[in-house]
Amino acid sequence: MTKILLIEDDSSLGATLRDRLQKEGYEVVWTRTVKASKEAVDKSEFDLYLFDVGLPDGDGFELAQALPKKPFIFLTAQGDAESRLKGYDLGAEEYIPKPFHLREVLLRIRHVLDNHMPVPGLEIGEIKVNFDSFEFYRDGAKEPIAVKDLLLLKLLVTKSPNAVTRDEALGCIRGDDKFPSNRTVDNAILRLRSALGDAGPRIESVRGVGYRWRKD
Amino acid sequence: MTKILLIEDDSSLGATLRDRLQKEGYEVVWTRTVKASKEAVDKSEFDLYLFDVGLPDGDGFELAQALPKKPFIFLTAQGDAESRLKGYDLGAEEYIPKPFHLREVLLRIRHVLDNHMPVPGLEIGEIKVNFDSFEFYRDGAKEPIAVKDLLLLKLLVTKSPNAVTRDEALGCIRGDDKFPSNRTVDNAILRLRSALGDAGPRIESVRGVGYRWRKD
DNA sequence: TCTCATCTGACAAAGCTGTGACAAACGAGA
DNA sequence: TCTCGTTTGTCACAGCTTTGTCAGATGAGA
Repeated sequence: MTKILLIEDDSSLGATLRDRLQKEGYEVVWTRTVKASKEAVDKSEFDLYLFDVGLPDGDGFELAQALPKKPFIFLTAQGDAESRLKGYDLGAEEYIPKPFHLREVLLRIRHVLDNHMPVPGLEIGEIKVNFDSFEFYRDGAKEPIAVKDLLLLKLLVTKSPNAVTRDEALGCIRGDDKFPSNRTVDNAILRLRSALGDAGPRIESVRGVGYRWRKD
Repeated sequence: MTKILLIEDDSSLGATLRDRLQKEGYEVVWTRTVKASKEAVDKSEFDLYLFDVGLPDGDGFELAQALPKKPFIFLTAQGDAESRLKGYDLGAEEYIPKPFHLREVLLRIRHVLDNHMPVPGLEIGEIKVNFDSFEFYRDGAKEPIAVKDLLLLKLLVTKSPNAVTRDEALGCIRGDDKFPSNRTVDNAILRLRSALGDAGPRIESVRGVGYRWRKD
């Protein structure tokens, strides 16, 4: 489930946002201080941060840099051009000045998530892949797989529907410094296809270019 | 080149934006009215619209719905929550309230383009081509095609309405170092025409010169 | 030394491209 | 309009390049 860290010190606004977000199906953790937010990110990983800039024990701009890199949205009373620019400079995806409609926030969140959702893992028929834990399951049974092969699979899936060139694939598997033979990539693809079983043909070769993951 | 349609009736602001955008390497067409904007999109295709909401002969919200669907950014003095929401509802990618820094606009433009450009494909009537995934669709059905043939199609379309000489075509398909027979180009054209089906005749031969893509 | 992952080379299979032959279309001159 | 030389359309197929597959070599750690 998509997990949002909501950082807002105003009780009324915070509660409203939290409730609404939960109603939309997001998992929400609500913190009110810089300190609490840092603790929260230690405990679990989030997909998106929703920030108030002005916090009792520090400001959101600094906090944004301290947290693990995830897309974040600023939510703030300081709607002037300088603040917005500062927010975007820090990498904010959106900067929503108060007052705002809840609906606007939801739209923006969906927009950001659409563009930034990390690859949460694959689930194709009897195959399950977790790119974070590097585990590969078929019919519920864990199968051994090389980490590098998994990285290649991840690259293919994230780039999909675009093709991944052989060079990219090679760079993903090896460091960019080595130049092993062409068979190296083929072998990785071969192992992946075989590991994927029925879903193997989803890795399509693009002659003269590389490979492409076909979604269904 | 990335093409931006700038719609802004304020002369001073419009000129500033246009100059700055051009300096950044974008191709800019600047219009001041709803009418002129509609004419502009008839003449050529844009990658992004940059809108003032308040225009002398209509409002940007309506115009946004009338233009061919492309990502667009609203640029407006009406920075209140209702207007923003309306803008986003219409599908605006960004809503930048005045006053703003030029740099902020540039950042947002780049942001939007980064997220929306990854399909630098062609869409010509019933034909769809994606040059990142190297896929070719006719009437929604995927058809196999050689990458080199795709490159030639791209060349033809981008050069249109100008003709592409046989030599250019050859250089596009092969490396410039080889000099195969004339039939090579013919074959590529043949395959393309056949792949294009009904749209095949859009590749016109220009006797003694080469070929030309005819837009409709 | 053993183990494991990775790389390499050999060969097979698949797919693309160039070639030549011939037909059709075109354009210039007669 | 007709003729003829040239250019382009079309086709089949041979040859070549790329990719699939595999087995054995290599090399770094345990």
